[in-house]
Amino acid sequence: MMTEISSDVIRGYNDTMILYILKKEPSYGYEISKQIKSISDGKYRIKETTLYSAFTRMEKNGYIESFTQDQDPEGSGKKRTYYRITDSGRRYYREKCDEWSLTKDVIERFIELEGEGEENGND
Amino acid sequence: MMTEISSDVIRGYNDTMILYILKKEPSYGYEISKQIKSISDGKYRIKETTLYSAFTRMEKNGYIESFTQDQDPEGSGKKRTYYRITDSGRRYYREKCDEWSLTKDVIERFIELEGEGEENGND
DNA sequence: TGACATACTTTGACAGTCGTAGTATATTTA
DNA sequence: TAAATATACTACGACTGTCAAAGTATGTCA
Repeated sequence: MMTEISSDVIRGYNDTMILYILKKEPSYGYEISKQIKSISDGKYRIKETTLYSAFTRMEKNGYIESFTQDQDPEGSGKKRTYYRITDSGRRYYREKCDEWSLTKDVIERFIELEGEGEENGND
Repeated sequence: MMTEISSDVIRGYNDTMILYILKKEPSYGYEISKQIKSISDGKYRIKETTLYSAFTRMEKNGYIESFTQDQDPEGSGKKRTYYRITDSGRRYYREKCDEWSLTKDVIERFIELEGEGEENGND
């Protein structure tokens, strides 16, 4: 049985991933989902519905702003809705990063990995 | 504004924390909640309802077993329901630890902390 | 007597994820 | 030319774990 990404942990951090990408430049749904896939080496693929509902939520919260733009001359696909990160979104991203450190730190006190300490044959 | 533990990340890992404690010896609700608090240096306090609903869920899933035991001669408090981890629970715990490594690894590709790499002024 | 710690249960709300399905255009393949 | 595939998104509804609020009950301590 393959170990898979925990959607319970990811929950709430999807926003962070999206903001991480938007920090560099404005982008749109399909492109972002491909970037998440490639950055994670295919280990995580955000679901479409999750992605678009994150957009709605984050726009409502003022972390991102949408705008439409004529697509590239190459004109691949339909019209797109682009999103750009706001100052508030950047702040939120930084907070989530801090929160991550803290949370990770706590969770790891309850995690034991093979070949970590515990040298004296337990069990 | 104090950064706090993300209950979105914790979500699902409450079970793992509980199992981590039960791996050592059987225990009961109140005691477990105090241990979680102390192991995390007070940084995380599991909510009562979260704790007891985790018991119900994990017992249903066969990760833990309950039993009642006469309390210590000191007899502090009411009757208690003790829980012990099962083999299946130990396996589940190990899987969650593996899952954690993987998930952490992926999330951290989207996290930037102050004073981490990024020496060549990007942006 | 009253506060506080211990020990747990019930109920119901909430938020983020996700399966399913549908719409629509453009490009590639048979 | 038809079908498959990639692009780009929306709508709906179910599910799950968390958690606030409130209640029950016992023991300890001032």
